[in-house]
Amino acid sequence: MKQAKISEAVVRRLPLYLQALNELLRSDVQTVSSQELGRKLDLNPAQIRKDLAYFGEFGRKGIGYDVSYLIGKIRHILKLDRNINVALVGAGNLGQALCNYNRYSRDNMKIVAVFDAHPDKIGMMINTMRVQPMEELKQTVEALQIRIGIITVPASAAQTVADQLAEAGVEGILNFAPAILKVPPNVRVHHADFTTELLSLAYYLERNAEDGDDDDEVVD
Amino acid sequence: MKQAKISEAVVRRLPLYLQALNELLRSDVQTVSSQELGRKLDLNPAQIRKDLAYFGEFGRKGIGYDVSYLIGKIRHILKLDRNINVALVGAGNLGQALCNYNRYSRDNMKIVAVFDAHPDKIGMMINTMRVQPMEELKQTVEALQIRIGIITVPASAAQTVADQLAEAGVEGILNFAPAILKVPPNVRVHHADFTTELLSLAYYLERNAEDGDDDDEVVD
DNA sequence: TAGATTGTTAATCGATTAACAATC
DNA sequence: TAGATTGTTAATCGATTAACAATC
Repeated sequence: MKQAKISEAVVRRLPLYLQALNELLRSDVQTVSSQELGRKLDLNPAQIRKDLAYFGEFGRKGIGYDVSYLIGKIRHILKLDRNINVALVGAGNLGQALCNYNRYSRDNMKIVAVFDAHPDKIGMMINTMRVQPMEELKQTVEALQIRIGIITVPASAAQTVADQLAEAGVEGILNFAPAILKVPPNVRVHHADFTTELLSLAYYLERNAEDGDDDDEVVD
Repeated sequence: MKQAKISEAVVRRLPLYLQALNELLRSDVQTVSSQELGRKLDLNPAQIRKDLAYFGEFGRKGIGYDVSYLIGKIRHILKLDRNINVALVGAGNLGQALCNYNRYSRDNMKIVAVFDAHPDKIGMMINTMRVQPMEELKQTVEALQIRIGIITVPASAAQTVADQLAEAGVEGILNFAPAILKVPPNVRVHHADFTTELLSLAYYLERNAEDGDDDDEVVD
């Protein structure tokens, strides 16, 4: 019974821990307490300890956590101790930026193939990759053992691409398009559309002074 | 007492509702029930009704919600019924992609200025915008009444840029850099670093067969 | 040893879901 | 009217935080 009932909230914090720990490693810090880590990440220390304890006993009482040891453990938990090949579909501005970015490569994730449906994109070079037509998706996914697909096409095309990726056999999809995707239960979708974050940010702006209506007032 | 105690989870769903409603509007659908909306968004209908009820009575019993009326209401709640000017800092690949994207412009949000610290970027044209040096940030924010800043610089520079944006007077920051920012309490930061989503996606991949150790087993 | 910090249980808090009277 | 669906209260569920014994 492997990794039963670990909540998504916990899993989503693990990359954050990794990020902070890598920073500490670069500063040659050997050991860190849940309190220090909590201060860095704006999280409750008890929560950090509890999260980690789901997976094992990684710390030492009275001491804290060994930074590089914990990095290794979290990388293992997230399955980042193996190379994971990624395909990107949609060679537009955003897609190209993500290919060039490739910061996650140090985490063993790498975009190894790029696809686009548009004839004028096909054949174009991004880094060392040639933009391939959608017809080559399935065979490439199999040949390169690609396990994750990134979608950077317009919302109107996102569902079709998701279907093609699922059919090609990827296990996970990172979706940048503002669309809710329907996929088979064996495929997991994570949403990366930042317009949600941008629009919800507007909610917290001050209303301008001249706009004094009370439509959205809440009395309790 | 305006908009007291509305939880972040609720606010974050509002842009999703907007997205689905806009789709319905394009399909000339007049009216929608919480059930239909829930099906489209994979959400519980009761949750949708409850979310909306925080802000007013927008539906009609036995009928549902008028699509374009509800769009107007949510846009008002999110303060998207006024133009909101945005500045972007970091004219790299990602920054350029976001400037060109500008899909959110139909939501009255618009990137109106681009900044970069690097001399070889300054003066470059993105769409109709000239990349400006950081020295011009404050005066431009004031002149154009910019209220939100987008950070697309490397993690190492993110905190400095956040300080400069806060000092220039923005009310909100959308941060794409993998870094936790410390800002004054009057500034709100939303996180848009997709590496978190990508790395947590790896957790849900199948372990390869040959990798049979039980380190992260959970017994309960 | 005394001080610090973990792992873990119990308490609290908040968010989601179910249920249903009101009503179109 | 009968059927549908809202707004809202109550019940449930889950996640966060506090507290503390164990121990380095």
